[in-house]
Amino acid sequence: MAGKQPTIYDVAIKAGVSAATVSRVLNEPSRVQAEKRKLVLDAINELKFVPKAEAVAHARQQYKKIGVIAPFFTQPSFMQRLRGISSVLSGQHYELVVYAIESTKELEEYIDMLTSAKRIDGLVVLCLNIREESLAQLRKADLPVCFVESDVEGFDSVVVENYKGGRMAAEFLYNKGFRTPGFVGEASRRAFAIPATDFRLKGFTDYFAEKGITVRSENIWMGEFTEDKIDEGIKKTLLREDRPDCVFTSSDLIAIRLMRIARYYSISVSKELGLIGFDDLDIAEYLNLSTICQSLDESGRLAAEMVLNRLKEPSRAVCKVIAPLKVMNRDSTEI
Amino acid sequence: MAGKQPTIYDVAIKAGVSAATVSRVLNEPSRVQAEKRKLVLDAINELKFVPKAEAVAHARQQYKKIGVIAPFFTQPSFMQRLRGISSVLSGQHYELVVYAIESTKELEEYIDMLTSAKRIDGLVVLCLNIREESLAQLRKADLPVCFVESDVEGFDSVVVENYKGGRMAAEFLYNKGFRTPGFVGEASRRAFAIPATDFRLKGFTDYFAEKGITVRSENIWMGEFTEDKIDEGIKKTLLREDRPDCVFTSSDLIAIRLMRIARYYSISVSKELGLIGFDDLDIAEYLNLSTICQSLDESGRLAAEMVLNRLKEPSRAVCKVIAPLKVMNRDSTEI
DNA sequence: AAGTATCATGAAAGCAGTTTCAGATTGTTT
DNA sequence: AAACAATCTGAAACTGCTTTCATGATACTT
Repeated sequence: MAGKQPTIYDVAIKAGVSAATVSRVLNEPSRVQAEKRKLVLDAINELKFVPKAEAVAHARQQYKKIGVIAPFFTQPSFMQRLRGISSVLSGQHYELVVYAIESTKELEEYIDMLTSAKRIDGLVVLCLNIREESLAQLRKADLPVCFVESDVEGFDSVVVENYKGGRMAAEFLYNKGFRTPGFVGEASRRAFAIPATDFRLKGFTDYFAEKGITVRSENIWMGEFTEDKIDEGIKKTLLREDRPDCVFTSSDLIAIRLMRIARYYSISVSKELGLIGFDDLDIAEYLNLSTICQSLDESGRLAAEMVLNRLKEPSRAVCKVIAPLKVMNRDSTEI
Repeated sequence: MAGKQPTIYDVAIKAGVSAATVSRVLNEPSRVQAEKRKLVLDAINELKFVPKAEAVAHARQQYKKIGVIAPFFTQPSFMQRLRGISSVLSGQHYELVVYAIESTKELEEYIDMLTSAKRIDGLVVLCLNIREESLAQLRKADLPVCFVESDVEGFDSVVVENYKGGRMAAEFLYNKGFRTPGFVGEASRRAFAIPATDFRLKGFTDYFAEKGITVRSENIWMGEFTEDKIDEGIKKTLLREDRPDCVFTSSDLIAIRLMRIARYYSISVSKELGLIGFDDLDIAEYLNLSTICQSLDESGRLAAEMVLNRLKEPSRAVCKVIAPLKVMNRDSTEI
């Protein structure tokens, strides 16, 4: 007996009742007579018995775990969303399991595993583009899933209106008086990631087009998201006689790099060059960077809540929540 | 049969063998005759059978899960460590379960849960101060644990030499010619978190003391980590006639806030004020902030590896790894 | 050819709980 | 007092896979 952890049977024997009764005391105390209940409780205390979570999960077929599957998180924006998710789950005593994926192959392996080898109660998919084949697996699996950033037919989702975000940035710059817009963004380098950048750019150019302004192609740069490439793109955009008078970047991270390069070349952001980013990372505020806030924490929170809700009520209507977008007006766009 | 997922028994029946044989085909194929093996494999394919992970875990008493317990991650530095941990685990097909804790009570509840209700194979503890009582539970639980930032007797750990880091910052500033040092740091607001700041400050003042320089108390500010309080501290330090000629901050995040405030008051960081942070967050490079790099990714990776190693070889000697510290020399300290 | 070692395999016993079902007890109604 | 309902409780089945053990069938010695 020494060393071994006590089981529900040990408790049952000690209390002189059946295992079923012990289980009831643990889960539905009211269904057990007060005297027996006390007997059981005493035995539990004496043996220091604690039910093994895995066994409970196995028997109940319920795991109290929510998975989050996301591109390998180099980007702070994922982390900020994760934080939102975590805050909801820990309140509800759910575990948060993180699957960081780095390739399409990995993505599909994970989906395969998660749908067949039942491990989790629900899933949040962050910013991933999933092929129809894998989607079919998810549909069949009757696993509550919530997509963030992608809007997939038949699934709950938290939608980020990237197109609209692009328009908002354009409108904001236009109203501030800027008339020669530029854009720097990361090309969605991976097939499995959502091409948010493209949508943002489209919204941006469309708005200006409506105002009769063409975003000239030499003022648009999209490239791989590596430090070198991005810096190159930024320089190509800034270091010209006829450079734009304002720039919209597809993420705050790029905007920050731009700020740094601009400073190096003594181009004053705000005085000589308007700058607006996208995300509203924590640091954007520190840096006084205007940006489109996409409520990262909030969107994570929403996604987690939607998964939990569907768990409680599986047949509820599919539900799309639109993450609020907001222009954060800071110094980087003050002329 | 429709809808229901196939079990190992369905496969066994279809292949005309016992469940044990199916299990062997899955785990030790060589122990099953080629013909039967083929039969089983065919049945598996036809039924699209995949073993349920939870059931396997239950039977094997092995979960392929590593837990990470950390203070609620508002700080990017936790995220960066998490990334390191994740990269190791996903390579080894371990799941990463995140427990974000927000109070001492929660911390102790989690430890209670993790040690009694077996759920994970190993645990990484990030930057947490655990009371002796809970430590005793961990010791008894024969659960591989690795501490990061705290160095606990009898456990593996990745040690961050906060004192030395403080000295390094001091030495670096001294060698650059700064002679009136200041310090801004966050007071370790929570009992359950490691008072890293205090150690860094101690190292910092000690070094200068050895050089005959006293870090004057009005140039040292430590306070709660809220935007307001930190900003107040920064302003108290900077906006004086006799302000320091350089500042060491206990984290990059504070350094970034300081940069912003300095800019607002037209104090040129680097020309008029040397600045060095601590952490080397991704953004430190973007911002050209000198800092003490504590290899966040790397320390996460190390911790994960240590847990995995101990899992393989439980009786190996307790092992302390010192996370490398490195001065990152960037513009913020160039005069 | 007898004796022994090796191998493949299935039955059954784990893992540690929950849940169903039916019987026993108690309480309430007529 | 009989009939019926409600409440407790335990036995047994269930979750789905692994692993031990015993057995029968080969292969290898001597």
